[in-house]
Amino acid sequence: MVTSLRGMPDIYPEETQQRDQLTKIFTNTAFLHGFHRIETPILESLDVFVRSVGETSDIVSKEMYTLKDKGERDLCLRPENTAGIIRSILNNKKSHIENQKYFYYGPMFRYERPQKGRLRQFSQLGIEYINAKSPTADVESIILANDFIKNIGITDYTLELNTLGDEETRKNHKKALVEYLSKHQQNLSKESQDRLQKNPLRILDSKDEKDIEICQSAPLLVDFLSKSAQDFFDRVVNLLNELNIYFNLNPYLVRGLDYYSHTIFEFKSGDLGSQSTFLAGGRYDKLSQLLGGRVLPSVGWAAGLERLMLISNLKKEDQITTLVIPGDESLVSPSLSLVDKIRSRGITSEVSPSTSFKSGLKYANKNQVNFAVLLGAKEQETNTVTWKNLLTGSQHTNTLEEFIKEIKK
RNA sequence: GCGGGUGUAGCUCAGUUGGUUAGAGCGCCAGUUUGUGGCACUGGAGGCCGUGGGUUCAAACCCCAUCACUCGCCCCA
Repeated sequence: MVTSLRGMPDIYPEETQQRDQLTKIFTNTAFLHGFHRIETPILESLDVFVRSVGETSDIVSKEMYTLKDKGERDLCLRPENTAGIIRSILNNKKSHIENQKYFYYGPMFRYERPQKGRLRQFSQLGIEYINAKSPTADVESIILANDFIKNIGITDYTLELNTLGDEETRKNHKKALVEYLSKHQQNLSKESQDRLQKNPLRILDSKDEKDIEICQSAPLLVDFLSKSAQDFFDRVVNLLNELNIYFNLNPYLVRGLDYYSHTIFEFKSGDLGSQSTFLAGGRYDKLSQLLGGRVLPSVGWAAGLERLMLISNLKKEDQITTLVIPGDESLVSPSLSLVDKIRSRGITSEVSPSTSFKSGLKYANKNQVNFAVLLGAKEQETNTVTWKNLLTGSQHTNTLEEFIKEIKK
């Protein structure tokens, strides 16, 4: 038998309903904050991510779905959306516009071993606040995240916050860090010894016990913050405090994508196993330059839809549904007209697949229809409908208008 | 990429030290007289025991491989 690919599940209505509800709430929340939806291609040039996310990052070095097209161009399925959106802003000559607010949702791809809350094709939803240099933008992004999280019924979570500073900050810190870690090189884990060359900052985020111990007394980036980077972060922290948004300062927090600078944050939940982060983001002032554009200070975040599904608490949306059951073949056509009339009132209506009240009612019951409409010869003659409330079992015969009035109660 | 666990009916799972026609519950289909669902009762359909190889007189059961799912590691949303 032909099967689906690993980590690429088929999604049926039991889940699509909840997914749609989540994206609907996300859309509404983002609209309330003045954000508008952007859509960029799923397939991009490999370069978009190699240059932005970083060649040494795990995402690019081992998790990309790459392919060649018929013109031998190197392409890949997008592992995230931020780089694609900035690429788009540059291509479409929109870099001069300040304070652009976008949101998106859609499929992303990473070639990883699937596990709880992690798939190869997964959905992310996120926002980008582009060409926004004020620290207020960082705070607004976090507020939007917070609102969204609350709106989907997640109550048990923490927000971790850190700053990566500006380039000057990181240059100085990196120097001190490499100096310090080199002294302990032989005690570092194998991975971290590798990282020492490629991306020493990541060692601070290691889960290896020895690494953690060594990092305890490693020079912290916070101590190297330039005046302007410090001021910027102070403004973010103060605003969050003034707004009573609770967060933990975590000086060890780093991100897996190379393009971040200044503010970074992660929302975490304890209910996701090892994949505790369900929403994460930060500021990425230099990303557009990596893609060959002008400076475009921006901030944004992304959340994993599947992870949100595991921890969200959505109320079921109830809506009225009706099923019209023709009593015999000759009543199929009148039934089709009847459902059309009911639908035109904005009420979901189906025609029973069979022309017997018995099997029609069974179908209605199975598909959780609220009201069955029995259209028999009698009703047809008297221009009425017999309708049954399937929850209570009560049954009445009325005109169509009376029926609709009744069920809308 | 690395490690652990699990693959038997649509679903959840039994299946004895290897031994005849592989079971249950739920679900599905049909029936239990009137133009009527849910509940109950009765009956029925449905399995290459994940796939391929091997050991054996004999394999769902033992061995090897492979695939899938799952939980961790790494990493990430």
